[in-house]
Amino acid sequence: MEKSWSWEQKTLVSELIQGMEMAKQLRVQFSANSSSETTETLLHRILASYEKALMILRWSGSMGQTQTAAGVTTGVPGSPISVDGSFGSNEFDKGLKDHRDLNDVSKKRKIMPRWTDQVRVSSETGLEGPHDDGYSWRKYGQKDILGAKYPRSYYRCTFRLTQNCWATKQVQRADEDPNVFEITYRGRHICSHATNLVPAPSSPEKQEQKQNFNNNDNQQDQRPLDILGNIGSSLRIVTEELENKEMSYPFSFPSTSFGCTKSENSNFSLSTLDNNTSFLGSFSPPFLSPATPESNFHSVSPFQNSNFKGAHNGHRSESDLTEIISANTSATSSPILDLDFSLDPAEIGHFPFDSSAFFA
DNA sequence: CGTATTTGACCTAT
DNA sequence: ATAGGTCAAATACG
Repeated sequence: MEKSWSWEQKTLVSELIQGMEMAKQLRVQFSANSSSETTETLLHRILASYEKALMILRWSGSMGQTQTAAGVTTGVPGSPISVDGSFGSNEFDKGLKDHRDLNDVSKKRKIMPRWTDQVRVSSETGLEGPHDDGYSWRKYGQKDILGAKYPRSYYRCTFRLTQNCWATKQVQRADEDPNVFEITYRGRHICSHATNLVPAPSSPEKQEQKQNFNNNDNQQDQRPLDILGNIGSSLRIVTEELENKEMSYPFSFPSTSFGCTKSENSNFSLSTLDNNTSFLGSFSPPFLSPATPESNFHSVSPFQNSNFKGAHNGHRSESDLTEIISANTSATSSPILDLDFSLDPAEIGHFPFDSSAFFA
């Protein structure tokens, strides 16, 4: 894994992680007391900085080998990045071959970027915290997968219809380690959920409680920032869509308002890294903040789990964990990788980013 | 009553 | 033919 990591790098990473952990704890305390928002914002920034630092390290330090930063809690042992390259390129070749996609759906499907990340939840606490990607998902299916112990659930963006947002994700519980969930995202969000959801002005708690209560799916919550902060243990990301870029991207996107996507990145204003962030920008959480990026920062207060299965075993029992988790993760995992295709055709052509790093 | 989830049927790609 | 993915009617939820 981290074979190519130097001792210093490892140390650096663990230091960063330590710092991050502490900040997280701090944050938990603060959010509990719902003290000044500035504090919270600060904490957010701190965390974000750590996050970025780690990212940089990971990507620059170990270019070739994706993920698994020494410490971000080596959750998944040897599991070879699930998504098992089984699909990947094939999908494309195909896509290229046929033009017959006369219906948007399949068209989109083929083009949609896809990446996977694995999230581990602590077995003890039940759930380690609501990782949430800030989007609201709606479950539209579940399927038993051949050879897989647990079923896979399918989610799509709640605003698919209203905003033509075709992002979807599927949650699959790992066979070996039930605590690990593999979440595969597909497509980018083009929805500006920020507008649809209550901007979570002063008391985000409400929403959370609600969510807590029925531990069910996150109807509406948006806390794009939590990401690393809450991910209990491991989070690994695998991107596979890159090839797409090389392929025929330009005109693939559906008509609608794709242009707006760009704002996502431009809004990113966490730490002050700027120069080297050209590519980092693409890692920033999916900010869709319309005009007030700030407002997004406060919505914190993670750890809302508490009484998951404990007080809630009314009906549906065991398989719940999965549900709960998937549900939870549904609002949870974070597509930290936020590749932007929908920028300028020009950019796409040149590949300004270190996309090469991903391929390796 | 409106919205989200469940779940078997249906569709598509391999 | 089959596994994976999606639809949609029936339900559940709040």
